[in-house]
Amino acid sequence: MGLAERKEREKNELRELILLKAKEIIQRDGQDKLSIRKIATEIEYSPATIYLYFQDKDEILYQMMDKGFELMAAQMQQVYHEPSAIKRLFLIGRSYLKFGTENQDWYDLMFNSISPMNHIERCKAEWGHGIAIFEFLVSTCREALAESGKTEVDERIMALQLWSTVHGLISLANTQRLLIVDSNCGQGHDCALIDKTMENIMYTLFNYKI
Amino acid sequence: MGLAERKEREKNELRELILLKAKEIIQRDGQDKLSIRKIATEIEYSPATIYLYFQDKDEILYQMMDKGFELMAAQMQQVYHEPSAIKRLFLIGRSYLKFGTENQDWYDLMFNSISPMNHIERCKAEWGHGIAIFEFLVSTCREALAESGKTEVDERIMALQLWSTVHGLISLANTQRLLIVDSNCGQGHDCALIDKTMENIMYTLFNYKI
DNA sequence: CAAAAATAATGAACAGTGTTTAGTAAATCA
DNA sequence: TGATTTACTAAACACTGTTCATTATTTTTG
Repeated sequence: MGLAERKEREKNELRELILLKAKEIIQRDGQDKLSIRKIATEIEYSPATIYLYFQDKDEILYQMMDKGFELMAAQMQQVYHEPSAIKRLFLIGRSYLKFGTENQDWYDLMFNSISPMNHIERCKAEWGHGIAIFEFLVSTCREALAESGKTEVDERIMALQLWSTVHGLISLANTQRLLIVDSNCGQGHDCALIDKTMENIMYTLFNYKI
Repeated sequence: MGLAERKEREKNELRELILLKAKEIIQRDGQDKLSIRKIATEIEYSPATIYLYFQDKDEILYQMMDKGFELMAAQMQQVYHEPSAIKRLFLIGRSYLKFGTENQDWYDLMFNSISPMNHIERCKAEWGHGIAIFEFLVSTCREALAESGKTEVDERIMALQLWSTVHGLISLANTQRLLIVDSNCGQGHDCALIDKTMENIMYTLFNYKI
């Protein structure tokens, strides 16, 4: 019978509608303005209804984190083709920085907030997309270290060092802390200081000049 | 007349009492549990009274940020004596990491939250302690670069790169993101992964082996 | 000393937040 | 049609930051 299926479909549709509206609110008003009640009002349901589709706000934030990874993946696909691993690392870094500073709300959800992580821990789920990206970074590092002849460095540690540096840069930039280094490094227009630092990373770690 | 002075002193005392209680709550319950109403209840005043001494919560958080810098300064003083600039950089980094992971609430206030920064912007004040620490890092970098013969690297960019890396490490560790690299890297007991990465930073940037 | 002015503190409200529960309306099943 | 399941919601709970009219206290002045 197709009835149960239709019911199932309708249930999924409302679930999707909630997530879609959540995404819209984040993009329009920012992550901190996202509230259960706001979603409810805008989709013209009561706040309590949302709790029939999600166990709490953390679960919605977790789903939003996933949407963020989708957005990032779409923006980063173009850099994977570069044949040189060192150049590829540079392009990945630059692309990551661009995404992180231009999509602060999504970046926060993906790499700073604890709320979505609460849901992961509660459901014994994994941080799937995050793990995949890191493992990709590790294998690119292995290649890049081979390219530059640095065989004594652990690629996992190297990958973490690189990740930390670009993540740290994004974090400091997004929280206005870079203003003390360079007062021109505000939001909006891209910051020369960040580009310079990215170049310096590649030079100090792989002797690679842009 | 000593009367106005006594009044002034009493006013400062209540102001200090509020800040002291705020500090106590952060240390006891964490930064996110700090609320105006909680402070008010615990010092046995009404919430409205607090607004006679601070314009809003952001100002209190700004003052708490300052307390955090005091705590950090006390913990870091011992490393300044090291004669070798490169070793000093290593000790600073390790000490910074230790403070950041062991005092997550204070670290968040100092280097992650935007709320205290709102107060700075509103009052056209400066992020005094932060600037001082960064400038100290810059001059130590200048020395360290001279020590290792790397004259072609800009010390300000180098300082920012170092800061970003350790800040990024702390940030990723404190938000559970390091668990994907090493599942043993939870809170509490210190994490070998972080130590290894700190060693790798010193090796890749200054050829310094611990 | 008593009245007036200044200071200090507050109760109550406003506008929000996440979340739970008891109860209602509608759709499906027997 | 009546019973049962499903879908939904109103209202409440316990919070949050913040404002403002009002009260109580203290100080100054006539």
